[in-house]
Amino acid sequence: MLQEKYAPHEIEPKWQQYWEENKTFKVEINKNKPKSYVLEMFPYPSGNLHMGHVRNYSIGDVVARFRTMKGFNVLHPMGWDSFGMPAENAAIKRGIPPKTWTLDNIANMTRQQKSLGLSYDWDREVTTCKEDYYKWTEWFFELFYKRGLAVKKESAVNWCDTCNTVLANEQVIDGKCWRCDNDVRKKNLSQWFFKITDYAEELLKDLDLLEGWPERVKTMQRNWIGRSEGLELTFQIPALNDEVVVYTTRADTAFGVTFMALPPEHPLVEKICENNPKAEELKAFCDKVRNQSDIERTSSESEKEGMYTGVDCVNPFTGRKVEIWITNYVLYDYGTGAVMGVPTGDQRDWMFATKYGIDKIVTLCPIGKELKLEEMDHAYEEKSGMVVNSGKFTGMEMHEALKAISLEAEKLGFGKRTVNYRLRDWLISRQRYWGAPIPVIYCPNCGEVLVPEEELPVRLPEDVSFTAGAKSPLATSEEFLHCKCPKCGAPSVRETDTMDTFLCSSWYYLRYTDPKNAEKCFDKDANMYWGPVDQYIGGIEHAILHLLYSRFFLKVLRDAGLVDYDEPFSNLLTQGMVIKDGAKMSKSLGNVVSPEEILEKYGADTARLFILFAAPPERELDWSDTGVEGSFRFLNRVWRIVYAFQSVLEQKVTSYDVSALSEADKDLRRLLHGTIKKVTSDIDTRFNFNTAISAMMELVNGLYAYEAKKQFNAGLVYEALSSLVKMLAPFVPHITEEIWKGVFDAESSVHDQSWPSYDEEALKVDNVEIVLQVNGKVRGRLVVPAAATKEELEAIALNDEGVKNAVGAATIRKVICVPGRLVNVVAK
RNA sequence: GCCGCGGUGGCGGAACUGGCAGACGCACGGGACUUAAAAUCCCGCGGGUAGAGAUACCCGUACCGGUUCGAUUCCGGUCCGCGGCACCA
Repeated sequence: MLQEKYAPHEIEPKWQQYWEENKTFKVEINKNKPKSYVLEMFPYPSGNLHMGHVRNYSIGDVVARFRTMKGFNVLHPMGWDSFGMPAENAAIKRGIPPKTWTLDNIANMTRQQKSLGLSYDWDREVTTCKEDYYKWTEWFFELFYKRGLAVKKESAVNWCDTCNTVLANEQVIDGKCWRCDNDVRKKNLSQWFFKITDYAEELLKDLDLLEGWPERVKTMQRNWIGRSEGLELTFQIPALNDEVVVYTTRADTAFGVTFMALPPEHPLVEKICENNPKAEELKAFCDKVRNQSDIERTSSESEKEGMYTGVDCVNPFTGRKVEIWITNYVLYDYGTGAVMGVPTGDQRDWMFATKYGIDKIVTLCPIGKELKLEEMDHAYEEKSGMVVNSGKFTGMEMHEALKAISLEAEKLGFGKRTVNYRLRDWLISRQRYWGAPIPVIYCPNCGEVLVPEEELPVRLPEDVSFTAGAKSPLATSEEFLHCKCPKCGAPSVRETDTMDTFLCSSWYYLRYTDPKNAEKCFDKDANMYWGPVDQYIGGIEHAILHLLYSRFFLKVLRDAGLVDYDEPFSNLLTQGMVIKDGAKMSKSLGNVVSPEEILEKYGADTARLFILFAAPPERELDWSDTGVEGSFRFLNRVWRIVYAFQSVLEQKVTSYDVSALSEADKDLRRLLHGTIKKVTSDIDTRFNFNTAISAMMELVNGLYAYEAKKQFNAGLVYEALSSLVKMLAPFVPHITEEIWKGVFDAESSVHDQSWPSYDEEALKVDNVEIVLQVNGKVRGRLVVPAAATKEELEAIALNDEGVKNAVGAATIRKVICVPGRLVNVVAK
């Protein structure tokens, strides 16, 4: 029995408790069923869920529940990306230990998630800041180390003064820190890196395997990896009895080189300054450039500056003198860190050469046209052209010349074709406390030594100071810092940096497949059953960061024999942001709608329904308070139509004779089966939940119209309403459970039912309305038998008064008939 | 600058393979029920012209052009908005 009014606040907590007690969503390996792994990006426990989370989880929950009803064994887990700066900042600001702050937030957010009625298997929850998890994060560090993929090296790294730590390249956005938005500067430090560049080629190539990923994300990753093919070319420096190597993608312009551009950091600079009359001046210039910020140096708008060193090198092709300049615009960590200057072939070089009066030589012309230097006012940068002034290559088309010149350079021993990437190695050490410790010990005798596996995890100490400036907080714990060398026993010190949190999140999806394993990171068989993730859902902001790191991680684990597939996430859905009044929800704009206030007012089902109905998942979602009201109204309509039919449903008539249906019955049956077909494909193949919901709204409207006629077929009513409730179940799990148990079957759960199927026969109609067009314009409508042939349609159309009038005196040239749709009469 | 995505009523959006543009919902207007309100139900709702009227015709998916019997959909160009990368040699 259903009560008269829909009361979400009574039914929602009741069923949440019921599902939890009955472990309705617990899953185990079952090799008799096809598996599906549905995953939403796990959250950072900031304290409260926001609407973006609600959207993320609502999408994932529909997919997971739908697949379960379709007969899949669905893994749908949740966890916490719980290491990171905010916890530490809270500790500094308010004196709460990071652990306490984090665990309190997790408790609160778990409560909020549970109030949304999400179908997670909570027994698989993982929390990256807990020892049973970070033990394996440390273990993976050792795995990478043993495979030569974790190395400590000195280099100029990104440093954030506010966060007091280094950052990976991916975490510097427009020259600013991704967390605190403050300027990032370069600092020379010895840091730990993961050699992601070793996998650059495969990370690029395998993007082609990811057919289920949005093109946009793949493009971003391709750009980030930034592969280019080129030539390394060696120039002799006779005065120093040394040489300099450049990297170029434009070997076709090699005969036009007139200067060499070096950054102050280039190793040759020191040698050039030795015994150089201009040494003082040069050193001053180098210092000046070094003091420029990254943005000043790397922005394409900033002024290019340089200073001639007085030292020259020699163009290996021509023997021509090439001036060596120190400049502020060459990137010292790309290619070979030195660039050949071809003023006529590159606009930057043109401007530089013009400014400083350096020679220019024309070596490339448009096809069929000679370029004269005195008539040029900018470099020739077109994508086609003919090579001139280039010895035996003169007259060649530029692409042909590029190849020929490269081969010649290799043949003569001063060139080597190479591939370069923009991708840099992943800097993974952080001078912060709240992260997984790097399990390394420094011994005066043995150097770098890994902490033995059986001693893992290296635990985070609690007697630390968070305000030690540039020093890692871990270094302030004497007990943590000092230890004995595992190899020789000599007094040693521990590494005091912790690992980037993106490392923790690069493997969490693997741990869900075997979350409680104390012996191993995860069992290979369990992982082979569940992995890879079939559907991953999250924000676009991770397009490069998390999604690139995870792909890299998995490939290393595959090479180590821990997994047996190549890519972690087969399909990716990137959800759009939730906005309000045209802007991202933010405290400063005062347009934040908190999930809790919506749950309080309408309940979880309404919130979930609205968020899925308002826009397709990939697009931005404009929050509308009146729209939410509309979703609530719809659920009330669902409730009332079931209530109205309750006495019919109680008869438990579950079948009917198709041949005995009235016209109204047939219409309803056709609507029902059409709806099942549409909802199924909208969820399954398109993720268009908004149109799936609108189709169910139309079905409900149809049921109201049917009810108004007061002539019911009990079996059909039963089929229609039970199917409706089942189709709504993934979207609004509470109201449907209440209705299911109250009206259909008190003994089972709607979430254990199988997804309704449709009968193609039921979709067929006897008569269809077709459109009559004359010259493509609608001139009438007509109801005709669905089976009418083209010839019959043509005859009917030409006899139609409206068509006759529209044609008038014109001659009929052609008649186009599309059965079931339209007839178009072409007349002139 | 390069790459990617997008532009449809007052609003969110629909039209899936080229075939009735605006499904579904919101907002708004009118009506029914009610002593009244809420809730609910019914009708209307892109713009224009003509008509008292049901209705008829014209225009309309950012803009210009093309292909086609027929274009929101395909092709070429332009404009605008959003996102990513950006001195990568």
